[in-house]
Amino acid sequence: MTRLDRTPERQLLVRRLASATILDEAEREALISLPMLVRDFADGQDLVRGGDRPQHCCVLLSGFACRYLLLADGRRQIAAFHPPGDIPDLQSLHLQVMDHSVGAMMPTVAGFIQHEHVHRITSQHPRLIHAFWRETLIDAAIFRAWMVGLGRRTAHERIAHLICEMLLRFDAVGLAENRTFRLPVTQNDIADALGLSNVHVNRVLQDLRRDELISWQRPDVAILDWDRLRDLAMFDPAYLHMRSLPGAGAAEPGEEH
Amino acid sequence: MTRLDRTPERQLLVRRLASATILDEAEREALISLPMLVRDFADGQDLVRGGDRPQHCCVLLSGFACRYLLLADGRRQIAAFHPPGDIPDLQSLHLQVMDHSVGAMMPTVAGFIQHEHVHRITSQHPRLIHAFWRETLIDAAIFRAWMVGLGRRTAHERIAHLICEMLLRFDAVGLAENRTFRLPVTQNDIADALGLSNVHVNRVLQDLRRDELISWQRPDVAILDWDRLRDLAMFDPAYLHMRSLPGAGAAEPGEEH
DNA sequence: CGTTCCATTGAGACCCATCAATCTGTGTGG
DNA sequence: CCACACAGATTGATGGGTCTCAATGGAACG
Repeated sequence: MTRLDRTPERQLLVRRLASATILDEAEREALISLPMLVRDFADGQDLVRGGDRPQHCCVLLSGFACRYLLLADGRRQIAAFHPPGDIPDLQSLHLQVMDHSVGAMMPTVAGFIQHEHVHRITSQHPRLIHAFWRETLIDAAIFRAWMVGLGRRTAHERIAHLICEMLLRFDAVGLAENRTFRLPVTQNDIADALGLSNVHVNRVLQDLRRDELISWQRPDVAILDWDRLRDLAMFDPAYLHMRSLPGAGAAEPGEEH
Repeated sequence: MTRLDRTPERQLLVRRLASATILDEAEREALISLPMLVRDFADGQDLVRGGDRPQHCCVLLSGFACRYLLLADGRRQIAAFHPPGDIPDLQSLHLQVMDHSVGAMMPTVAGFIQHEHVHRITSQHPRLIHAFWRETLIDAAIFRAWMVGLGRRTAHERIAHLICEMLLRFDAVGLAENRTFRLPVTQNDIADALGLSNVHVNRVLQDLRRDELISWQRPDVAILDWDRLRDLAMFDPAYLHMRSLPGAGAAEPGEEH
């Protein structure tokens, strides 16, 4: 648990923040050096629980996590998926009580950073406070985009849209290649994210595969026809507020959007 | 447009922020004195448009607004309702391009504050940056709560939940009394907020009235049986992250939650 | 090789959408 | 003060997208 171990994984955090905000060398260095306690989580284990009053934020170093809410009778809504590099509970900096849980969807490594260390780094590097704030705002923008899906898109459009979004987000941290990425979620998880039943997700996925829009051999998702998938989803990446549009892992450079 | 006009309306902003964050006298004074350009909007008019790159934030001084997203074919999703006192586009501080629009749902007065003035006040009163950040985080928490509704609640539960939430939010700025408040929205708007059709909203509202849970004579909503409505909605106000639980306008003091 | 998790398939039902009238209240102009 | 327009609420009929229940299949794992 020394401060500088896991440097490669820590770079994902920098890469992630830099995809949304310009960072100078001192800021990158400060981020890399953040003291963090590294912990492993098994598939299905919670990193943070609703009702908790965390004193730290967690950075995903590897693996995959989601944020979810439960109703009393067990109905579950997944509110967000988080590839490595994300800080799923950054909000706990200013909201004392967690109103949802963060769960690992595969074996996952997370770094826990005391809130006081975040406050220290933002007072030493004032622009970082805006970078972190901005992260939470992008978070909210993605919630809004998901709300449109939940409220107004058909099942086919929802699933297509989710796949488009995940490609860009994996690509932003260098975890997509050839429009292919590892999405370690079950059809049941997709259902809980998109407000559908697992049975219906299964049937829609079959449609998308039959139409050769995607292939999905767990956990590898490949987008076979980006243009048609994007059109079906009516996908407009503006809500992700990325500084630059996707590189080789997503769309070819120079492609129209 | 002098700086100190509309003081009563400006107090709503302070009241709103203070419902979530403790403010001292200097901070309140600084908020009240924020230079703002006051503008009137007609019912249906947009305060901010998706695609805009605003240089200011807007405070609702009176009226009612919503944030909405449109799909290419006209489908609309309302992502948030905003009673007076709210700053619906606070995110524009750090996200350059609006990914949605803000529209007035009745004749509305809004105060526009240049971003630079917000930055100035937060550097003079550093705790205010946390208050504003916190506002955007609560915003996101409400999005998550709506996502649960859109994805996993029945139509009856969604509508009941929305009414519970609006009562508490109106009450927080002193605009509810006797569990009654003015909600100037059409059934069509409710439908677009909750992912339903206007016809179905109409039928569900009839059920809720028949069961004497609420009365709704536009624009006045009265909650007739808080306990049953809360139970139907499975409403837990934790996600609103209010400092104190509702006063006389909402639940009686001392009532269990 | 039983267990377990997950994907798949079929049948039937239902919630809710869609379409299309009709009704009601409000405001407007003559 | 009436005729008219208009927005929004209401009602009925019909259909479809999606859910639920239930069973089967396949792959990984100890």
